[in-house]
Amino acid sequence: MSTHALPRRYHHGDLRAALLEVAEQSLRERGAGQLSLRDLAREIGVSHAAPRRHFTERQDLLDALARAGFIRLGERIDGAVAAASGLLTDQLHGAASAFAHFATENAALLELMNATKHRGDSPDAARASDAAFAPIVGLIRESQVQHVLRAGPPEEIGFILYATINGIAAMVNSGLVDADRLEELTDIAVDQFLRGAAP
Amino acid sequence: MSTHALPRRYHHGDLRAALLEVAEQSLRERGAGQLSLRDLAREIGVSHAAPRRHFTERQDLLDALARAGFIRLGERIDGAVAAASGLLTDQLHGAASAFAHFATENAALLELMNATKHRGDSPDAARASDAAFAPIVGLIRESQVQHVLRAGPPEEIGFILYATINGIAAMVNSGLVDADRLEELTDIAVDQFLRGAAP
DNA sequence: GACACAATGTAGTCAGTGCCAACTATGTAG
DNA sequence: CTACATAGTTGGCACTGACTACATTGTGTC
Repeated sequence: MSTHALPRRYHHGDLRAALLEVAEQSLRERGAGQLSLRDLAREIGVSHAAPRRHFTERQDLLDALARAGFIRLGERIDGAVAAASGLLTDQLHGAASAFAHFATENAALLELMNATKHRGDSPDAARASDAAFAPIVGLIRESQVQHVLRAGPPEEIGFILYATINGIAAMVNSGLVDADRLEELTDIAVDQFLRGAAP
Repeated sequence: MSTHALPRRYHHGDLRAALLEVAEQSLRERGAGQLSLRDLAREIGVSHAAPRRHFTERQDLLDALARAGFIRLGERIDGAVAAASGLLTDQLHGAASAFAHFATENAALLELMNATKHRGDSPDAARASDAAFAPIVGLIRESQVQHVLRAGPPEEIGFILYATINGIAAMVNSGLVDADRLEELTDIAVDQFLRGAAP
């Protein structure tokens, strides 16, 4: 019942979740390259081979982190949209800003999310990213209905907005742009997007 | 004189360049994560510690690769601009297309270029990326003179275009978008950019 | 309830890696 | 010619991911 009352039990209880949690912290602190399965195991207090039961390869853990990242990102965007005013332009600005901040606050995670060439053909894994795309595509669609944006495949238009914010965040993360210009650049990009994709 | 005539010399001649060359190939074939200094040394035929004379840490090699990547990218963009018609819009389309193709043909390299949080404070290293930015910013500036684009800091406007193409390429590389849609998306993005940043 | 069996964790091993230190061979400046 | 800087070599250490064989625990079935 209690998660860490007894100092040792043979079965951890939920090692998989514990691994993901500790891995996320390690990812944030030292990057994906420095993340070591043995290190995670030590930190949790299990043997060095225990993680293998849940993630056959190191990359499996990284993939799981990336998938979780997409889901968290989607929630964050949803939240920002919900918190914005009824104006679609406000909602788009809010969504973009939320994405940008998530991406810079979780730089190593974003790198992972961008790197994950979906290995394996599992259909869900390939489309974990949909969790993050969906709210944006939804906004685009709504904007088209209200004639704020031009007609056309909403996924396509959404890709471009997503790519733009993703790119700005990547440039901030790599140090090519000062971090304190993130908000400004994001806003300009969204404004330009709205003008460029206007009906 | 000849680069590999004699089977063995104590001094390789230009081990640094040889390392970069072989590393680039390894990067392309197996990604940065799988790149091993000892492996490169073996392939070249020197001892496992020889690379250390030229790259103190593994990351130094990766940084050098990224820097070289920015320079090659800049040349490629320059070439595309030169090959385009006199129309600025053609040149911008050409530059974007060249960037997009470079980025997808050199996926692992792009990842490196985006990841390189410029460690160290060497001023040149921080601005190797300028080699790639300069031609784009130049185009923006010229477009402003000819009233194809709105006034404003050209670097800022250039950032957004760069980020957009970078983002599209990243999404193609990660498999979120089909590779055969690269050209199409790039063109749409540039057209939207031109409309969005019009005077 | 007992008992098979799957799930989960442990211990030990192996090849491979990055980094380091001590030593050696080669180029070069005086 | 000789001192010294440069470039490469050998050996070693701590660490890692992956693998195998084994031990413990939970669970479903008769």
